[in-house]
Amino acid sequence: MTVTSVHDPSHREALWELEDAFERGDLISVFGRCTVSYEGRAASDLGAGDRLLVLKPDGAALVHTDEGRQPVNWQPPGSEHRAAVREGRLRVRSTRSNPDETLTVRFAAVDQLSAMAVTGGRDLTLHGSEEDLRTRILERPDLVEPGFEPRETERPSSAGPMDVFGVDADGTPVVVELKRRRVGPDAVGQLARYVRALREELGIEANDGETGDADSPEVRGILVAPSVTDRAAERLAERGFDHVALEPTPEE
Amino acid sequence: MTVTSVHDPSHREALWELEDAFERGDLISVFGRCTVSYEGRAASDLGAGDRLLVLKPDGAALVHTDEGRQPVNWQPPGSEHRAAVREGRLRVRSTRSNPDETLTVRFAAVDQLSAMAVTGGRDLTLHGSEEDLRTRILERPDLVEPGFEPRETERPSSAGPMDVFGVDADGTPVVVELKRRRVGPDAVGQLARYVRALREELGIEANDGETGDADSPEVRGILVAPSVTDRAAERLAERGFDHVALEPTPEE
DNA sequence: GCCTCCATGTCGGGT
DNA sequence: ACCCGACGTGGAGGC
Repeated sequence: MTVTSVHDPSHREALWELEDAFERGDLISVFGRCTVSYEGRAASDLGAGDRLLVLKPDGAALVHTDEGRQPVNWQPPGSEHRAAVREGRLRVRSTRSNPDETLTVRFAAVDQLSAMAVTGGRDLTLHGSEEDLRTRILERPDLVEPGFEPRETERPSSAGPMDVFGVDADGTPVVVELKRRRVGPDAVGQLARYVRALREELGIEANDGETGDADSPEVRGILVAPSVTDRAAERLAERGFDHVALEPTPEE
Repeated sequence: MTVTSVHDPSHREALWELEDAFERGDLISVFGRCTVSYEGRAASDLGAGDRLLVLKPDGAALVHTDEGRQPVNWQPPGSEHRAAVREGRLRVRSTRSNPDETLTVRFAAVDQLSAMAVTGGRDLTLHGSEEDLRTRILERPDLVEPGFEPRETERPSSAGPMDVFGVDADGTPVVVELKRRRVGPDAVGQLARYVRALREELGIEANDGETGDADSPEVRGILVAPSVTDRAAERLAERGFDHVALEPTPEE
């Protein structure tokens, strides 16, 4: 692995290094005082300040300040980077189409430019996702409730694929919606759409707990999540749905 | 503005520079071959590879590969960075509590380390957000429909604050939901929650287009967005809601 | 601190 | 290409 690095380059030197780095497909880091403007899905302007510009060979561009996890400005992967010296300043511009978007960074001064060819190690293993939660439930259906029997995952419906479809101890159809973390009312709405779709499909009268009788729904809805907000709990109760408190991975 | 920069430092040199940079409150960029592990809300491991580590004085840590807008691993602002040499390798660890999370980056080799004190220019101006759309509608309510009269923004309800509340030409209450871009079914669900909440509040019979009569709802719902997906359009029709095609900023 | 919702969300998978 | 939903979503604002 080789790193190219220049300190306090002139704009023209910086331009050369950038163009070489683009050519090599390097991952690039630029420190300097700059202004940033963006035009595309929205539009923004950012006054002069010291920032870190990261340029990736896949077309991604990130402008970072000293604060925040998020870049203050950026361009998604698939964009094309170009550099030029305009009006005595280094201008880096990243553009893409569909949608048409342009990010322009104008440097008053470049303090440090580094570029590195990066290789290997894209194999991230992640544990604790919603898929882990699904796996956990399929292996131990009793964690949902005794007698629960999963029949299908990603079962299609007119409202989209439901996470887990199954039957309870009484043989009543059950739609299970999985969330890896504490959830709000939106998840209940999602579950409700699946239940409604399944009721329609099975020719069962709608029964949403408001106009009908919530005590004997012919299709049950269960929300599996570590916890739910108060408002979500209300909506679960309205609809006659159940909540099962479960983490994506067993507590250690 | 001063930049500190070292090329191919030993682990111990890198450690000194890092600790100085932490002390100064610098924005730091480190190129090198490393492994990354995370434990907290979830858990992940990433094998050896060349990456860019960004450390911010506010506690944010970002590990970037050559691809993607998102860091492959990260730590949110508010974390604490520490560095050490362990087993002959530079180890950078960023931790926070609530929730307890730890990000550990172990460098087999550091190729380039730069640090800069950054100042100024946090004044980002953004146009084209949902707020712009709201402003646009409040200034020209006829863009929603002739005779529409906004009464309140962020009007509270049991389902949360609705974007715009008003009345139409007939004096019928209207809930307006704003979206800055093309929307799917989730936005319709959100609108439906507000409309339902308002109907309950006003003591009007629920009328969701399935069990009742969608032709004369006593509370109307209007979704203002540039466009809607087919499924969203279906759900709008089911509920008896309207869609108004409008961009957050006027077409140029 | 919890809750709610916006975001230039990003990203991956399906059709 | 669009649609859809998950994400260690992040971030702001209210209570």
